[in-house]
Amino acid sequence: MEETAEKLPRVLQLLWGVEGLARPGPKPGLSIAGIGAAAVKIADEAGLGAVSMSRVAAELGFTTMSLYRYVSSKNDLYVVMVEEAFGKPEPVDVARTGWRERITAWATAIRDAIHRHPWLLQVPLFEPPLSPKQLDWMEQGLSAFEGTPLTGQDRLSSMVLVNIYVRGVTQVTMSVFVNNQAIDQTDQDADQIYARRLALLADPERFPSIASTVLSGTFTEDGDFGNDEFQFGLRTVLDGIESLIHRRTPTP
Amino acid sequence: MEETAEKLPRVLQLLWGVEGLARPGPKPGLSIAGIGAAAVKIADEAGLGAVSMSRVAAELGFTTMSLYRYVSSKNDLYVVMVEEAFGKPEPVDVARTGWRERITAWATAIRDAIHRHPWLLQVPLFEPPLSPKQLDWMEQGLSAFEGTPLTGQDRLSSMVLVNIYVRGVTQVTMSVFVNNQAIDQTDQDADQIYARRLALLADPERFPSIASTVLSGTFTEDGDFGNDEFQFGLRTVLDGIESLIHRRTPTP
DNA sequence: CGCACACTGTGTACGGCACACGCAGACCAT
DNA sequence: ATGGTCTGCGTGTGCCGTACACAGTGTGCG
Repeated sequence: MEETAEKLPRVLQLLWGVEGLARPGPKPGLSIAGIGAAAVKIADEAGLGAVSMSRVAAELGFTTMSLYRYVSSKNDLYVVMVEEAFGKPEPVDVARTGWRERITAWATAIRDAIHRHPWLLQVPLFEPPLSPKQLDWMEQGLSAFEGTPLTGQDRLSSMVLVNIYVRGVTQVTMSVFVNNQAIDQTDQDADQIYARRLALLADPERFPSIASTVLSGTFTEDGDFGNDEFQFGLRTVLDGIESLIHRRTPTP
Repeated sequence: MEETAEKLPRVLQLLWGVEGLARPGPKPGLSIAGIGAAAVKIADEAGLGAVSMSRVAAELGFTTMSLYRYVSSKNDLYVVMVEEAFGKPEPVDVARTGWRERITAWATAIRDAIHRHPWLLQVPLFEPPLSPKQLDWMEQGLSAFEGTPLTGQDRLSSMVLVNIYVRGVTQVTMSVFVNNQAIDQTDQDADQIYARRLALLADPERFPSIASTVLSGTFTEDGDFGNDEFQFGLRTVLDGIESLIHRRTPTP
């Protein structure tokens, strides 16, 4: 384990709870969890753009530089925020026997987390996750394919595919929140504006397909657009994975 | 058309070439295309993080504030950069009769553009595209489904799905470039480091699926990982769309 | 018991950033 | 010529991330 502590960046050490043991020097006045919670609170209230080192520190009643004892850069702060915002995934319902139900539940849970914290989609991340709760999510995603004939590589790719899909479609559907200020126009308004502008610009000669799509009202009509669209596209993705499963199933 | 000019933001007006007509005042010393090209050059050489208003202006031999006559914010600059970096899509090869071949070519072209300009994935965008060349891409994506029984909504969703997939998988595959500095370690090294750390942290009791995946060597082995993985996942996505097409096909 | 030292939070400072604002001059339609 | 309008420029503001030196604090070891 000491090898772990040696090589991992400090934030990961703290996130994995290596901080428990007694050490010389003053007792820490802050904690990773506290910093993460404060940053998440700020992002929830005022957008990711409002999250600055000084703002987070002020929220906690400390000075800016204190944070650097726990988080060595802004990027590290982002890691902590993601860890805090996603939280631990709900334990799997073992009664869901089918892989489709399991992975659907997983995908929906991710979407819900993003809906709770829209700024998650704007967080710039530069490496795959290694933090504990993120690994819990990964574990749950992979385990959804248990019982299928998919290989390890297949499962990883499929999980990534579903994750990619959820993030992407949520981003498109939510027509991303502006980060620096609250907007007075709703998402629907934004869609309307977009549809109108697209109608203006989509010259039927140069853009026949776009024009016909616009004319068909695809962009303007929306009922419970978000959820319907999500389920619809997810079904398409899962159908693709299902065909992969069939391909992997040995024919008797 | 004057209604167009009235309501559209300035950048879009310029991008659509409304700037042609004669107007009072001095001749503009800059152009949208020139600004975009300069910004793209900087991003290619030094990463997206190196793109600042002052840096772009310096590249052009002008002062920082001159840019704001053409681009009203940093976000607008991003729009111009994307427009420049993607360029116009190659004209469709009408000989590709099948929708699968057409959308595959489209997806591959997008991936190639991203490979040419990796920073494209880091560009924060807050609204769907309305710039001319981006609409060309959209047109081509939609037209790939001509001849299928898919509805307008279906085609839009399918195109978005493929686009999402390409962006997502490319991001994962390229284990995103660090933006502020050149890295001495290659992508493979980064993968190796990740695999080793994951092996350290993936306690088989808490993370059985991850552990078994790691042990199966999924993370460490990679041949021509990028392309294989891309084609593989794309096939899965297209299989899903194909099942949708079957569903839409009326049974005689 | 006391001491060295690792570790804590803090203050100051720096360079860079996006952008507001006001200005002087260039060019057009009249 | 002349008025209005648009160009590019210079100055200035507030914020950002973070490097660095410093003083206080508590622990484990001698």
